[in-house]
Amino acid sequence: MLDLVLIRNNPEIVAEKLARRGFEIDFTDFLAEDEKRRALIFENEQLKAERNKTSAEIPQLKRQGKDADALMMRMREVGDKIKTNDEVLIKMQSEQDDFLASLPNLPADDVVSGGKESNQVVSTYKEKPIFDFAPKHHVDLVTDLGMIDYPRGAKLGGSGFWIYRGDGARLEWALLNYFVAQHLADGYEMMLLPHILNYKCGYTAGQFPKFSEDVFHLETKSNPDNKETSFLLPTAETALVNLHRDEILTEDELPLKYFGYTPCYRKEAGSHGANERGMIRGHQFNKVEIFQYTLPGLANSALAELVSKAEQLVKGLDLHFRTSKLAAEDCSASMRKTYDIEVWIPSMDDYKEVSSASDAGDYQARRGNMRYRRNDTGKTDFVHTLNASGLATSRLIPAIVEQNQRADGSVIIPEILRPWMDGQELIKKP
RNA sequence: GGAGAAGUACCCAAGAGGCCGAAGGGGACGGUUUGCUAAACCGUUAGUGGGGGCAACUCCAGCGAGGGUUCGAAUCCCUCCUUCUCCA
Repeated sequence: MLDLVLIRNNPEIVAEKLARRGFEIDFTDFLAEDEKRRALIFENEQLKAERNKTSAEIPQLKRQGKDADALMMRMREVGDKIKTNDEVLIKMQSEQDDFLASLPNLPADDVVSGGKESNQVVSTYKEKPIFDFAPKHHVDLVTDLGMIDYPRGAKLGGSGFWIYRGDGARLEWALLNYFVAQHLADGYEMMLLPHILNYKCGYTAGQFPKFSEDVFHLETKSNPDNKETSFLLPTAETALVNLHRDEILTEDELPLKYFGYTPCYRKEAGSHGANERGMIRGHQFNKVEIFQYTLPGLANSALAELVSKAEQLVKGLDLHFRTSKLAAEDCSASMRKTYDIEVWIPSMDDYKEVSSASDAGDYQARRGNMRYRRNDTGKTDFVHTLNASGLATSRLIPAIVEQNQRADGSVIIPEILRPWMDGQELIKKP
């Protein structure tokens, strides 16, 4: 949610910034409507003031034995007028809210305009592995090694589901444990969250109303004919960003640093083609998400911290990856700045995102009304929210098995994960 | 899933149509006194959001949420949400 006052005072600047992310908008009509709305508020509040005043006079008149019928008759009319005005105002307000909610965040000043092609690689780690044999595709590796069962996953859940089994399940679990251990060591508080969230959560995150189709909605008895259904969370961010919704925090308790492990459920409607066969894109994948609530002035350093944490995790696995700073159009709607950490998948001859670290500024805080009380002024201000995957596993296993494969079809387990696999070093054919 | 009860400020809580933006207590903060790993007394502490005004200031909304009844609702009625207790 953008600041209404900012749009009111600087409509051209806001429009320019939105244009940088490919969002063309003209605020003229919106601001004219806003003007009308405020005029009506003023009129209606005057009526309410009159009603309050008169309503206080009526019992006094009655006590003096005087007749108040005429006043009461007039107040009935005033009351009716107020009611009609209120109805109009509610409609205007909700139209305004809908409009504001549909606007994406403003890109940060240091984010370049343009789409994907303008993303800038800011760092890389290690080199692409060179194989002296014909490297296999991860689907073949994990199938041959009995790590992942695709056919039975599809039998149980349909297309886009798979089953981690045996060493595959243990490797997956080891990854998650490794992440958890790192985040705990860095002083982040661990959260196990509800996987079913209410509509408001999706709204605050910036998921709804625009991207409502991307998630699995659930019918519950409280919302059978209501569009505001509960849904399966698409990322723990959606839950973590709502922890302090409608709260006023103290300045001293910031920054708040959390992480949560959840499966992520996504519709991923449409086909993705043969180049994404395997675990690159599924309806359910595991992810640990790290999250921070910070003071506005500390958001930049917080983002740097999150990026560095995510990078450390991939470095720990000894995988070749790169970090990119996304161009404005490639940042998701809620975010003002995003870094992607992409791991090398040899079979795809491409890098795939394992973490996306973003600064939402006060965009989500406004949507969810999350504030803190400033020590200096005693006034409230919006917190800034930041999130990063730390990490998503479904693309790490392909990277691990492909980058660490050996000529005989076995896979070397990253050293850092071995403590969670009873010291096992190698995954071999069962 | 069934039956009941409750939701008022940081916490507990009064309140049952106008005198309630809301008693009282605890806590917190400020002050005074006596003194000292404190106590007594006095005071402050309804947040917040939204209008109007250059401003001082002023008005409106707000007692879980949303509707309704009424000249007027924390108070009456309806729906929903949440919590608690008992039963399955």
